[in-house]
Amino acid sequence: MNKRLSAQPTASIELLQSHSLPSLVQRHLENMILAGQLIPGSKLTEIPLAGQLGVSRGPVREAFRGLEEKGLVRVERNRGVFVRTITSAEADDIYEVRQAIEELIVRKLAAAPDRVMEAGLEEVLAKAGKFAEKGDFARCHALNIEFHDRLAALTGNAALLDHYRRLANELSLFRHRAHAKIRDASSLRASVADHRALLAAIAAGDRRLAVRLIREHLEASRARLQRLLADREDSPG
Amino acid sequence: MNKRLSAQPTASIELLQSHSLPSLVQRHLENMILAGQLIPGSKLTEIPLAGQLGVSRGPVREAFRGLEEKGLVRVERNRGVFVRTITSAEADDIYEVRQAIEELIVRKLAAAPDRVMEAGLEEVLAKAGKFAEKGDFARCHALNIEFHDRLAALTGNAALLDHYRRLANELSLFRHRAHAKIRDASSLRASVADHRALLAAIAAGDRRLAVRLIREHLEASRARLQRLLADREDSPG
DNA sequence: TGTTTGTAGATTGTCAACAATCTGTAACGG
DNA sequence: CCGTTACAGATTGTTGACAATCTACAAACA
Repeated sequence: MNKRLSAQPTASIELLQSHSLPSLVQRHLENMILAGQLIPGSKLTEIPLAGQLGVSRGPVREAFRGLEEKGLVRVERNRGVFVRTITSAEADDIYEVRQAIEELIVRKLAAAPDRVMEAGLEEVLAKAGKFAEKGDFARCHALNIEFHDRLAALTGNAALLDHYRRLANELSLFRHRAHAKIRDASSLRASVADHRALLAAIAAGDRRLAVRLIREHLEASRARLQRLLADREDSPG
Repeated sequence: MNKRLSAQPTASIELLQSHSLPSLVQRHLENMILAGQLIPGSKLTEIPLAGQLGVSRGPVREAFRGLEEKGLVRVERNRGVFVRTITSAEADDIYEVRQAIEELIVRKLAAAPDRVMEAGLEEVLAKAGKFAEKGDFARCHALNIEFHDRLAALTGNAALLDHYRRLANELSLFRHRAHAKIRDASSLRASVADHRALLAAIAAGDRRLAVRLIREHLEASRARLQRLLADREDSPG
């Protein structure tokens, strides 16, 4: 009963009434994985995990099942579950699908720019730009991810948002490998600039341009990441 | 210990060594749902289900978690799990995403038609055509679905296949509502014809045409399904 | 010395029992 | 007569215990 899921004991009661224990555990692990606090390939053992979270093994196992279906962990029978590792080839595959999805997102938004303008995305980009100037890698990166997520959400298509998020999560899993040591601030500024141009194109309702921009943005992002990773593997010091 | 997962007791042992009980239960339920034997909206109660399958409630609960993440069931805390019902609006959303995915599939295949030619897809279409003539709705429909699935698999992109299957499954969930009573044989023949034309375009490496064909095919399929469902709701006799 | 076998500990897979919650029904009061 | 409350049965949520499996280390043998 030492470390529980929530810091405030009173709030956790309310949470327990709406969300089941397994879903809380799942969200917790998901956050840990996506934040890079659980590195790909590392093993998740039930008993210590259950102890840490103050629950029994049942909910933990159920959370594992959900995470497996989300592609965040890999379950090996009688051996355990491991944070999923994504190879460069897999990342390329995922990027390819994501490109198709994001093109759809951008096409939809450019067709109805009104909502996008009211969503306060300029603010997100402005903050991201500030953090980039300050060299605050983590916060800027988080805002860049939020920008894409907000775009997906603005389409109003739940299935689209769902699939986008899964792809984005898997890629963030891959990204941790590259970012573990190297944090390229210039690439972040490039991303913010790309986002600005993209948002302008959407706001102008220029579908053609917006699609071209998102395509180039993702391709550049993909290439940058792959190169970064290749460099790391060459000199793993 | 009456009804177990497999008919052959010897084979089930081997299966149990590679696949865990939860994954077997999950696959079983998934098949039941996709086959339409479990109607959307119907409740899945743990105890009878566990009894039927000869397992305890634990594995069943774990299977539920996986199915929920796959979008096949909906879990309501302290109330139970239900086969997911998909509204017309949701189906439209899913179709929109699927269209983007299938366009990517077709684009990739048209860029490398060699593999597609060797996959024996003509055979699938030929069989589907025969069943359509005979009025064997179920078998023809299954082959039409297999055709799309094989196309997705032929891209060699696992992520792409994954996302395609999820979309296809959710739509098949929706389709059951429409097909429950009405089985339009003519639409099946139309689908087979569409598939033939699409395959020819891919084999010829005509990317433009292939993309146009798949787009029209899906749009026609979507409109047909929605109309069918609207008719049913008007005259629910 | 290198390989194999055996064993102890740890970990996962499964189960059955207990606690909490919900649903439907019947009694009660306005 | 209608709405509210109390209760019983059923169902879900959670847990701890037992069985099966794996892993790592050590002893025996070639």
